[in-house]
Amino acid sequence: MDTCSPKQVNTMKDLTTRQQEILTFIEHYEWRNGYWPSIREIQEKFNFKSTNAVMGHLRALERKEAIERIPGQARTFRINRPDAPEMNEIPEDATEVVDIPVMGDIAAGYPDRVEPAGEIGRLQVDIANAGYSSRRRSFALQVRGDSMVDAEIYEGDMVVIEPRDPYDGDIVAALIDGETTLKRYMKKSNEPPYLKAENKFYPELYPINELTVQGVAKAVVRSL
Amino acid sequence: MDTCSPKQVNTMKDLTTRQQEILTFIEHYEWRNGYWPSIREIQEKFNFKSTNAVMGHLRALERKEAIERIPGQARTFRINRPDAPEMNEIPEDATEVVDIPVMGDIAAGYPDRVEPAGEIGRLQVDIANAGYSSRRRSFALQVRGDSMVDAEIYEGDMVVIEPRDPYDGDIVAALIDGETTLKRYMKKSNEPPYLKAENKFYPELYPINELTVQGVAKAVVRSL
DNA sequence: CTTGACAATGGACACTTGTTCACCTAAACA
DNA sequence: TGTTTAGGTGAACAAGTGTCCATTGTCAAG
Repeated sequence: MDTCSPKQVNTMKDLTTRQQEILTFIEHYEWRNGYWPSIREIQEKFNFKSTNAVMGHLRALERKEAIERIPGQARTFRINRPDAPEMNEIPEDATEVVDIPVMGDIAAGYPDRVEPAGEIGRLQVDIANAGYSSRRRSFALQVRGDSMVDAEIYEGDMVVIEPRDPYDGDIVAALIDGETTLKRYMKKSNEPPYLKAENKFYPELYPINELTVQGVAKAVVRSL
Repeated sequence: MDTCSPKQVNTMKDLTTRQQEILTFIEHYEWRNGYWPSIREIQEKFNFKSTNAVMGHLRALERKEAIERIPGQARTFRINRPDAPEMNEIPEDATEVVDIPVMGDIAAGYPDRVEPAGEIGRLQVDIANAGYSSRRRSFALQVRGDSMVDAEIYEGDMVVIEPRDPYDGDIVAALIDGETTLKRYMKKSNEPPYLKAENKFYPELYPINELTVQGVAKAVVRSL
């Protein structure tokens, strides 16, 4: 049929819209459920009357090297991302990992009964290695502004927030004037608390009229 | 039997060593393969002569709330990590999350055929939000030294490393003198590559005798 | 000694699931 | 006009897989 080319060039050939839909569904299904869908679940999702409709698409996706499968085995997909090399070996003992939602520009409230729209992703951080300890309800915020550069927190960083009462010196996400900001929380005994920016060009200490601390920053995640 | 306590306290009751073994195998299997094992694969791993040996352990793990399962469905496990808050809502356009081992002070090689002892934890990073793209085989390193402070990477930070060839300007984990260091990779056309520390007090550019780049830094994670 | 939790064997059953064969439609193409 | 490709239907089969039953043995607690 086709002459034997020395090596496959296109790692991911163009997909049709239908194939892309299927692929996306598979990925999201795995994301939501933690395991892969079965052929018939895909069929049901797309209202196919025959499992073979799915089979055809899966074969196409395989041919185009978008996915890999183990023949005959249930729910065993592998998504071929452009730079995903095949796995080799095994980690041994794992520590615990927490799973937290990544919020966008939230201005009010915890991600308690937050609308799904508020969440723009998820972040999972190793507890031991990120010094992360809270059990629940934590979330992450993307940093805007440069008011914390002296604490080595920069614009675009993601900060893991643990909802709890702050202690003196904690970096907190606080609600001021309807907006969430990241500042250091200062509270000396017998004095009212205030917030402090970690930037020498923001020398002013914020006096507080109405201070709502949303939580304490526990870790920073930055893309490179 | 037992009086109705108002609410379950222990989210994860103590596991027997055998149960822990099974649980660990399931987790590692998923990490290696991207999907969950079947009952019979677990059976085979532990040389059980009967699938029911596995069933007993799975029931125990479920009773102790270490795992969840969808009855009757193949390869659908859910691991209940202690601090994982119960998933409330499903993110819609969820981005993908990668699960990577956290290596300690590795001095040689990828986590390719690495000894299990090399791993000191796990780190899971959202791809889109951490700019992380490779699905597996990546790992994380804890930063020692201050040679990258001008790139805002500090001692104790964890750096996510993606094994691949570097481009000019990438921050890389490189193997020099049997030790892994974090430096910026510089490669002008028609010139040999060299490494550069991002610290003005380390002004020297490292000339390279034998340079092995282990991978490219994709993200930074720091505890607070 | 008895009880109960833990661990494992052996065999059987039924649903899930991947797979295949035959056949159809519509659009693109030469 | 015939051919190819993407997309889909319908039915059936076999293997993969979860589940259940009856039984055995060990060991610590009561």
